[in-house]
Amino acid sequence: MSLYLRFLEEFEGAGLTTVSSDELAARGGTTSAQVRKDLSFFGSFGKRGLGYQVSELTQNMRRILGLERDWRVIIVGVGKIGAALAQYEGFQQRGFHVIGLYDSDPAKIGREIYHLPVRAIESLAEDNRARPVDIAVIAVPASAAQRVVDQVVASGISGIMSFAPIQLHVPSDVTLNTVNMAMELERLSYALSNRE
Amino acid sequence: MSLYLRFLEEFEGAGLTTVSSDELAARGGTTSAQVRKDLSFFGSFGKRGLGYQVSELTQNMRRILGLERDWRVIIVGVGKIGAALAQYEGFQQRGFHVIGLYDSDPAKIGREIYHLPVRAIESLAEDNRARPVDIAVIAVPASAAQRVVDQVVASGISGIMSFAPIQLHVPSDVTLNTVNMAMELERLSYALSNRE
DNA sequence: TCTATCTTGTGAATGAATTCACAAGCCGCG
DNA sequence: CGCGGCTTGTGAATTCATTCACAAGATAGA
Repeated sequence: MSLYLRFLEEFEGAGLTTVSSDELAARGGTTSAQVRKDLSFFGSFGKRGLGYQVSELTQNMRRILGLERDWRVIIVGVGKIGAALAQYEGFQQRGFHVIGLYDSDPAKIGREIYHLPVRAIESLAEDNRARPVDIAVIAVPASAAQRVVDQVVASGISGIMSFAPIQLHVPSDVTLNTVNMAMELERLSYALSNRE
Repeated sequence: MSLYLRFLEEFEGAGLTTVSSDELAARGGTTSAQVRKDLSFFGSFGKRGLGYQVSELTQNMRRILGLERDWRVIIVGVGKIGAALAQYEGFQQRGFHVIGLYDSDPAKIGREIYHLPVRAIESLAEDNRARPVDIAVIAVPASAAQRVVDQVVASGISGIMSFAPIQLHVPSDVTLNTVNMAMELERLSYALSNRE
């Protein structure tokens, strides 16, 4: 789904005004039937004989993906990865606004990183009441991750994006998405080892 | 597959010497039949009535995933993300050794980051002949990514791990794995928007 | 040795996802 | 207005993945 949006933006950038399922399929390395099935799950966006209006479909995809609104994001763990994420423009561009940084290291608390003060994780619950957070990005070491996630959940935040290389457990009303770089490397290792 | 290895290491750490497909399934939130099917694809590692020998299965998984050997890795693009990856211990721990850093910014070339000199991307082909590289990690802006990938491929490197938020194209004899954080955020956005 | 109890490995059955194939609709042109 | 050329949307057919269910070992204890 995200992929289709990406392709649509490409096509839009190229000045195309309409696009067919065939073109989208070719771009994504799939079949036109697949594209139509995927899209039709959410509604009927195309015109027979013509294809899809790029601008209209783009807008619909944005709405479906929840990208029309802004999301308030905090980053927990201001190590190298957390700091890198804090200043990653890609976030802001798509409406993900970093409004807070948290850490447990007393040496870091109080310092400013990219115009945002680093706060103690203990103040998260209170901060969240004052200014609710939509998504917490977890960028702490594996050994601390589950504890931090528990604190985040206890603070009332219900969207979590984790970069910790372990499987985390959250209540069913909390949405968790994990990017596990260790596993991605292993996937590559497997692919490289097993090509004839 | 990677997941199983992770669980096995947990069980090993807990001192267990054998494990059943049921236990692995419980740990991973799947079914025992699924676990057995997955494993049996690669061979017959268990003993009926007993289960799997943890150490033996761990070793087999490592072999299957190609983790018994060391991998020589370079990082192309020493921005915030590239620098963060360069010093990420998780890489070294699993046998992924960062042996070189590359960038196109003259201000960065020649500087040392975590004991490794940053070199010009132009010297990559030559360096690779002197000391072959297994995997190139791409951590450059989206706008430069395809060009950099082409250079990497032209240098003779055939394993690529990309963090650029775009779809890259490589010849079929090159293995590419992409971690697209923009898409992961969108996935989370979608999940958050569409829960009742 | 024989029996009771486990747990694997794997065909068979079920369920899910993809692909096929085509009627229904839209546009442009004569 | 009617016809021909396109492309969507969607049931039907097919392929792929998961789950079921059980025979084939393996062990432990009597």
